[in-house]
Amino acid sequence: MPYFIEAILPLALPNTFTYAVTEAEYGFLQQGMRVAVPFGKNKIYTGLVASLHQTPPRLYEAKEIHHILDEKPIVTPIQLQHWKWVADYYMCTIGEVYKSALPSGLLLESETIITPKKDFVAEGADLNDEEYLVYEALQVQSALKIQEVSNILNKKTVLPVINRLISKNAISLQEEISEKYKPKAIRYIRLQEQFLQQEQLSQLLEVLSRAKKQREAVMHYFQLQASDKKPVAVKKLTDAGITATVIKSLIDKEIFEEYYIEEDRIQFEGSNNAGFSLSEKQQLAFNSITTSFEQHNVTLLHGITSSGKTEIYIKLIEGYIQSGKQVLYLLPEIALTAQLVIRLSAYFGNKVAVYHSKYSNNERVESWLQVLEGSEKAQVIIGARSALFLPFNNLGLIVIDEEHEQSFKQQDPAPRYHARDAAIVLANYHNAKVLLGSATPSLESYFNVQSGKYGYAELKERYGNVIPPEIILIDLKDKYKRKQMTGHFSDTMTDAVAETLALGKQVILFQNRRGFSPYIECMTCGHVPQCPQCDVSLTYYKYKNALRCHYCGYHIASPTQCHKCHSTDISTKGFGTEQIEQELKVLFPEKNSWRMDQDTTRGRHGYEKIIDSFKNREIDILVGTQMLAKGLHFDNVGMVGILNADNMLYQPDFRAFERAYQMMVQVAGRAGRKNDRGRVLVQTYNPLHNVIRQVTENDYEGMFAEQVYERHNYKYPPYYRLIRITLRHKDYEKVKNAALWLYNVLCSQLQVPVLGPEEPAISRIRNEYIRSLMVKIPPGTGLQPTKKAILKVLQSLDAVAQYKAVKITINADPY
DNA sequence: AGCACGCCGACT
DNA sequence: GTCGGCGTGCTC
Repeated sequence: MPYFIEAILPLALPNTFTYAVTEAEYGFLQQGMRVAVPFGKNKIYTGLVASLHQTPPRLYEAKEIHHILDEKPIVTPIQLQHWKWVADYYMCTIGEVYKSALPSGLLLESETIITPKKDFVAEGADLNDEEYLVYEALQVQSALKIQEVSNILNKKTVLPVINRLISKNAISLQEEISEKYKPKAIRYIRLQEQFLQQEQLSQLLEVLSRAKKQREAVMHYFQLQASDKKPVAVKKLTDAGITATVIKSLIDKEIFEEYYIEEDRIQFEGSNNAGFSLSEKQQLAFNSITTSFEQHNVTLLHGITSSGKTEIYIKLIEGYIQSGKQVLYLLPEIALTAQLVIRLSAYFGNKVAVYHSKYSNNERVESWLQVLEGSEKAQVIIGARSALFLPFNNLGLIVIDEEHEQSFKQQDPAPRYHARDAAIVLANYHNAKVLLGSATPSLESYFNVQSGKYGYAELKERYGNVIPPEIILIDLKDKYKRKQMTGHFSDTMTDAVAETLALGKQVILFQNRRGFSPYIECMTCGHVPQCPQCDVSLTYYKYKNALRCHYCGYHIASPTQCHKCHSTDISTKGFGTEQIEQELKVLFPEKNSWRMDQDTTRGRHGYEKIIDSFKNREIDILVGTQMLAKGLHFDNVGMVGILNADNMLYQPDFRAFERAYQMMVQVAGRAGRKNDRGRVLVQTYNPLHNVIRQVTENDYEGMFAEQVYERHNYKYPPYYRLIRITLRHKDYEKVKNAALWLYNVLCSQLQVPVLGPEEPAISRIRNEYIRSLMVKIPPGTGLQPTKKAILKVLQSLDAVAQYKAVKITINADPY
């Protein structure tokens, strides 16, 4: 009787793959274990066992698995079910979900290793120069990777050389798959057993009387052991000034012996319970959440900025972990985890674990395994969207903070999932509750509240008498007419900044565009430098004196004269954070201003450094992009300035107004503190615009009503569901035709509206032309059947020879 | 997706 | 004459 498994491979292929296993393996293997399997000509992948069966494939011979990587499953049945849902809903393969769900430390890929054959002699084998170089390198290193061979020969195509060496019997190839995860081990020492008795010990000290250093080391060891009553780590001795050589010779003399204990890489120290109690309003909100959970699985907490939502989350989480449940806390931005970990571990001690993509491989594997075991140390998980894929087995609650943030939706590699929506599905599988929190809920969530699908709780009062900020509108048209502008600052704005600083408070300025200016223009011929690979103008960076493309990274030195007409009269157009920072240096030369955007927050701690120095008041004025709007708390900010509200309002996106509202309210929320009313200054050409008015009046309901009305009229979410199909190819005509073909077929096959084919605002990126189509699914129309039909149409597109090279991406619920 | 295979233009 | 460009087909 043959035995088989179905394995999921981390690839964008629609099917699972069948592999043959032995009877013993069949008995041992379970769903959710990893297996190393050969795939294609000479590659080994980490497959995941999806099922076991005994039906031989009919059209091909199943390969045998290479070996088994786990002793017990590392992926739970619920996860597999959830992955399946993600793959179906977001229209990608389960392999893609698997690939992004598993930490890369658990997802190994093979590497081809070249080793020399022992009995080969170079003499008389007539190797050419390249072959000899490889042979020689192998005498020194005894194993090479393909990449290394390529470096040695200084060219890309090395396979012919390798093949010739194989045929000459000089080398052989192996596929190596190495476990990347290594538990961190701490080195300890202890006295060999025979010295544990008193007399031997005195003897020992006698023996060492002439080796002063070694004697000292042994004495010190005793001290440590007596005081700590714990195993003695080698590091403790070296810290005390005992050298590694001394320890080594003691080990060599068999006086000490060394041993290792695995240690957790991540440890949060925390005094358990820095007890606090909720304010009256917070308690009310807390109560309405718990009541709401009796009827609804999902509840939205609509709490204005600085109303103390986090305290409510903490109280809620406490209840769940007391009953032994796991809690997942999702944040929109990795950079926010640091602040939150401090707050939560002060309360829950080392029950808090973190998980996000900036964590090292090993750290992520560790958290994964802890969650899988249901370890005490990972009862509360804080993470960005990928933490959703951890192997929970007893999940009780998911908190999604800043629920409206668009970064919860994964944009680029598939699966293009929305963490909020996927979390709600996951919670259902676990019978867990979901709490969404935001000061400016997404229209989707608030809509679900109104229709009774979600529960609702609100917190409409700032914590501890913080008065909501005063919002002042500045009419730019008027200011320019009256010549009251200095650069991009109106006199009102400059005065307010000066006043705030004079009071010893800090200022935040918001400009949603990085760089110095979005483009430069020749004042003689009107030429605007463009990216040669993308259909965008190049952003000017004054500091680096460069022009840069935000889409492909292309950059050139900033021209001194126009490339077209050689005029030297070049002017910058528009403005970004860098320019504002420059202007500040002139306006407030003795104040310390700093800039926070993607360009200054590179690196693992770039962001935290800026935040910390702002908190420590080393920075007086912080200029930043939308990064500033994401749930940061500062307690000395006297005013917030929005330099140009208009560029947010006029984006070609049906969500532009909602976003502009959210962004402005969020940024405004950074102003003010206890007993001190903050000020928010908004510069705009449209002071009468509805969204601006809604921001000043803090009228979420008004914004919601107006936007929802528009969405209804123009057939957009939350009424209609959207699926965007994007086509890319370097041949302009080819994409254009393929998009038209696709449009026609979709229209004839689907009974729903299809928009397009549309040339997006940026119609070419990295030399690929882009077209997009939008399928709109009306309320009440089945999602699954429509998606199935779309996939079928795309398959038939793939069957058209001239179009199959066109790259296609599908984005369900684009955000 | 990756990767091998296969066919065609630009140079050591 | 090879190197490396890309189009094509396949992966249990």
